[in-house]
This record gives sequence, structure tokens and C-alpha cells, in this order.
Amino acid sequence: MSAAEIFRALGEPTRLTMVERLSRGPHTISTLSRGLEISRQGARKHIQILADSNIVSLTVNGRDTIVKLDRNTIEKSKNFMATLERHWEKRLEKLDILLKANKKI
Amino acid sequence: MSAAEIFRALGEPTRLTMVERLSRGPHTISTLSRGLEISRQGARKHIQILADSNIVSLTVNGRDTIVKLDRNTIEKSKNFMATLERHWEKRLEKLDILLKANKKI
DNA sequence: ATAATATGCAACCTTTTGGTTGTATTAAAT
DNA sequence: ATTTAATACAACCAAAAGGTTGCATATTAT
Repeated sequence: MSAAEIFRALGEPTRLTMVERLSRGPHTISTLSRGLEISRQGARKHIQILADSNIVSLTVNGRDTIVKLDRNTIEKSKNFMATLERHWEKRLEKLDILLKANKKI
Repeated sequence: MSAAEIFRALGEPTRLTMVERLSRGPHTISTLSRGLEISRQGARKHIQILADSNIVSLTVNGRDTIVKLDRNTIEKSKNFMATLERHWEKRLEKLDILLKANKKI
């Protein structure tokens, strides 16, 4: 799963709300779909997108389907950001060295 | 700028490529648009989306426009992920306490 | 002065996205 | 045995996204 796919999945308000709810604990498709201002089937589509990008896992349990957050995927995207920041810092360091070297000029 | 808006902006391969390039240092609109497999105007639209979501800042300089990564925004979305993880951990802790309390059962 | 470079603005097109409704199926509760 | 609850699947639709081309304008280089 590419970083862009994960971000795209998170980049929709309803889905991000779902992810926030799930960070407090698992849901069934029903409970996760309640209180959002869209139909159950609309919500179901969002859940599928989260599942397709491995942000969430689905487990059938009798007539329920349990939706759980996949921690690895969340961590992955956090790491992506951290890497961006590291590159940034590396660049700033280099700039700093250059500036110091040129102090006398 | 909401977290969802930031993720949406990052959730497109061309734009994420741009962000990665920019983490190594600023570009002009031209240099940032080169080597992508779309037209300059296509690329320009993506840059505008990054600017609108404050991922990037634009500064006119003569006939060039400098594109720079806005570090605060990147940090913000990293923090969002970290918060999700924290909630997760809190939940796991609670579970742990429950499990320990029920050991004898 | 002329040519080349960097950019902006706008119209247009196709595909994807986010949403709906309608119908069917399966599991649990009464 | 019936009803109720939790789902799935599919067709359909409007709006947004990602892309293009064409043309205009302002700097910078020759």
C-alpha cells in the first residue's frame, strides 16, 4: 500500500471521523455507521475504502462485521511524515555549515 | 486547515512526489513541474492545491515563483497520527488492567 | 530590439468520487 | 415460526477531480 493511497483514504472527513472513532476501540459496521449524516450504504462504501487501503480490517462474526484499526498502517504514514522532516533537517544542517564556513566573507 | 484537507492534498501521487522533492529544498514552479508526466498547467494545478492547504508557500521572485514546504503543516499531520496512536495505547492499557483484574476468574 | 523563459487564466473534457435507493440474504431474538 | 437486525450487491446520479489545450503577459537573456 503506497503512502499516497493511505493519505487519500484519510483525506475525506467522514472516513477520518471513522478512524478517530476506531482509535478508541473496534466497532461493528452498524455502530460505526451511526450518527454520520449519510446512509448506512454510503458509510459502508467508506468503510470499504478504509479496508482496501489496509487502514482497517474487517472480520465477520455471526451477523456482525467487526471493524478494527490496523495500527501498522497508521504508523507507516506517521513515519512517512517523520522522514520528510528528517530530510528537511538534513538540508538545514547543510545550509548551516555553509553559512558558518562563509562567516568571514 | 483541517487534517482531512491536508491528507486529501497529500493523497495524490503527483502531489506527494512534489512534496518529497520539496523536502530536499525549494523549487521554482518550473523545476518542480519538470519530469512529471503531465503538462506544466496540470502540475500548476497540483501546486495550487498544495498551496491552498498550506502544505506549501508560494513567493513571487521576478519571473519565478518559489515553492517552499511549510513545515508546520507537515508537523501538524504527523501529530495527528501520533494522537491516534496515543488513544490506541490508552485503550490497550485499559484492556490490560481489565485482564489483570480478572486473572483469577 | 528580439527571442526565450516563467508564468497566469480560462474553457473544456473524461473519469472518479461520494452519495442515493431498491432488493436479497443471513443470523439472532421473540 | 416469525420478526427484526446486520449485512451484501447493484444500478444509478450529480458533483468534483485530474487532466488538456489555447492564448495572454511579464521578466530576463542575447
